[in-house]
Amino acid sequence: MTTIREIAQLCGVSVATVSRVFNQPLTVSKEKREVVERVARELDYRPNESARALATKRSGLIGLVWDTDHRRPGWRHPYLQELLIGLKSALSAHGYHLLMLATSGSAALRAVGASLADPVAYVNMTRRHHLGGLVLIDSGSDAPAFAAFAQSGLPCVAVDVDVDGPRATYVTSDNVGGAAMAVRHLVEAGHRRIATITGPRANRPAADRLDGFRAAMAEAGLAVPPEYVVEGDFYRPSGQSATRSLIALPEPPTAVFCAGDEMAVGALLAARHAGLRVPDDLAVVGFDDIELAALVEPPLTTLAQDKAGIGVAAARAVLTMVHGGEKPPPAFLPTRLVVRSSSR
Amino acid sequence: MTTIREIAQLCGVSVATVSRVFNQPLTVSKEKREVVERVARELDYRPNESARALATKRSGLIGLVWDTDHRRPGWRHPYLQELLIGLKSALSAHGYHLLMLATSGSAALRAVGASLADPVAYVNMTRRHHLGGLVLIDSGSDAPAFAAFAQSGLPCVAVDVDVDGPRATYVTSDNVGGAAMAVRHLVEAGHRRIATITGPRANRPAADRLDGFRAAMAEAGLAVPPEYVVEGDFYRPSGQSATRSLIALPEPPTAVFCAGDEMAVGALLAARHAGLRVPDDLAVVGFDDIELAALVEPPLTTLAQDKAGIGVAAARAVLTMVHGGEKPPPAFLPTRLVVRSSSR
DNA sequence: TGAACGCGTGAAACCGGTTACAAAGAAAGG
DNA sequence: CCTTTCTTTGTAACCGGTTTCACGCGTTCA
Repeated sequence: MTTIREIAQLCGVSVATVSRVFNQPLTVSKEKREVVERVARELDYRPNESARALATKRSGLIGLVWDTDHRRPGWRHPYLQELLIGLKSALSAHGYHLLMLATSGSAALRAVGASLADPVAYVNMTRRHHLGGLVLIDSGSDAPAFAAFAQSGLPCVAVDVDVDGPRATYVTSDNVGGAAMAVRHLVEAGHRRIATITGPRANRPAADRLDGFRAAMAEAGLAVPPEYVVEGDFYRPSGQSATRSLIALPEPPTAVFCAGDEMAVGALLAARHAGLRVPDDLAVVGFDDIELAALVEPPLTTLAQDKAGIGVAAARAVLTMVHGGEKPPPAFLPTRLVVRSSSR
Repeated sequence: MTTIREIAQLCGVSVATVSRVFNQPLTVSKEKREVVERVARELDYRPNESARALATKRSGLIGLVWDTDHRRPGWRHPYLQELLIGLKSALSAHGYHLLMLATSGSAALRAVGASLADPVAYVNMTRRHHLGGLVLIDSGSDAPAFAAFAQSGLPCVAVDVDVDGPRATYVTSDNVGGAAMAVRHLVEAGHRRIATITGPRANRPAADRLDGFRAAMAEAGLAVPPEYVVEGDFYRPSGQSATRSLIALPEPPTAVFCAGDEMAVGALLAARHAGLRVPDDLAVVGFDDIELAALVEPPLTTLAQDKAGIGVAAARAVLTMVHGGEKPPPAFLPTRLVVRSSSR
């Protein structure tokens, strides 16, 4: 490995000059700079990041916290891959790498007496590795842990979880606007009796989608009887049973907006079992645009999230703080209505 | 941040002793060891990983190479999430972290004149960050780049790509055995005219699945006319069009084994469009057991891969080499036949 | 009793960068 | 022409660990 000292010697300059060439090129005279650059290229010089991190206390690494929540074993992130793509490419563009932090079972963590899935353990890793900040990915339901991160004072950005702290913010879709779009779409199609199946109340996106639903209904001058709002849990069975109960109402809705595509698929199944035609007897709109949405019968009208965009926004937010900027306000990325055959 | 020197001073010992307490505890007398450990705990000491990496030239980080191949924009890894879970947890168990390396557009890479998606750039990052080794995830079709990694001499383990090199090996499913299982299942269900839709010939798992298919057909004494073997590309449309052409044959097959679930879903669509009932008119078996497989109509019979297990095996293999062990032979993890309604 | 050995320990060099500070030289101002 | 200021450069300390080497001491063996 070529070092800065070898280059210095070969060029007949000091190590400080060589270092400056790479960090503050303008403070070095043109001649010396060019010599150093040429020699560095010839020797295939690569700065040692460990040494650099040691000296500057900055590592160019952003931590990724993504624990699979043991309380919800079957949980899968609905768009992890796209999220990572966006996150990684935006970080790359600024020369940062993404470090997936070790968690449960880590010998290193055990050695320092850290308990599993412990925010403290992560914060430690952050210190140990000079991480600039953290990106937190929703792993089902560990909001309390996330709050602990947010309070830790180091830059962190959560995805789809509502956190706040001195240097903590979050990124999610414009759930309010998306839900409102769904309602307007249904209203334009002539529906008047529109119900909704929500996600868990404690979940921020779920709550926002309900707010958007209510707002758009009010705007359209439509009433929302309490029995038209049923709480689900984002999983399919809850959508199916909720729809069953909606259908059984004395005055059943003609359309249902589901806060998640999985639940919407459940709604389609319930409708089919009840002998209802979709969309003629019951229109269904979902949220997320998961892969399945286009494949079910009938294909599902839904709100597509800008999945990679959310990753990019998270990267931007964390980098802003890492670079000393103000904590950015929460970002709400626009959603897009994808009209398929389950509504009209 | 507490440092080793502060602890040394407080304990009245040298920094060397403190360092030894954490690295070779047995070489330090019991009394001093306990004092140091107690003080370290009280001061909440955390070793500085940058300093440690600088001194030892080892970082406790494993690089993850996962480029979205620009030549195949829509490409999605069929089981990235589970793979990462397995990978991460196995690495964590040994105190290692996973570093997702920056790629295209990286300012840091541009600064050293590296071209995008360049194996050389990754190898540089490996040197710069003192990475122990690399895990390569198939990103569609960049086998040539993977070969370059494999030749670089640093420990690397590829997932689902057939590489070889001084310290390079790979992990994949038992594709031969899985395909054979699929065939035997169809034969037992009474099928005699069985076709297959393969993946790209250059792809190792695709080739193995074809081999397994052929072997099991021969074993069952069944002929495989050339027109019963159609090459696809793992994407859904290719499965759809391949199935269309199979259906149009003078003597169409009664069952089709698809080398990937996405293509199998395409097969289902083609069958539906042709008015064929699945499985009565055409049985379909896929491979991968992606999430979608259980959700399509009819649910897909497929070969489930041990997705997390593949991640674990990859982690084990790379750690073996990192710790100076022999290059492990390629690992072929068993698959499991999941019988659903698309075959019988 | 003296040589050989092993153990525990500390001093100091080292890993490869960054940066505060001082100094030398060049340019600008009076 | 002398002083002041700016630019460029080098020296050396520093970041926080690890590790080599030598030394002192207590055992063991001949």
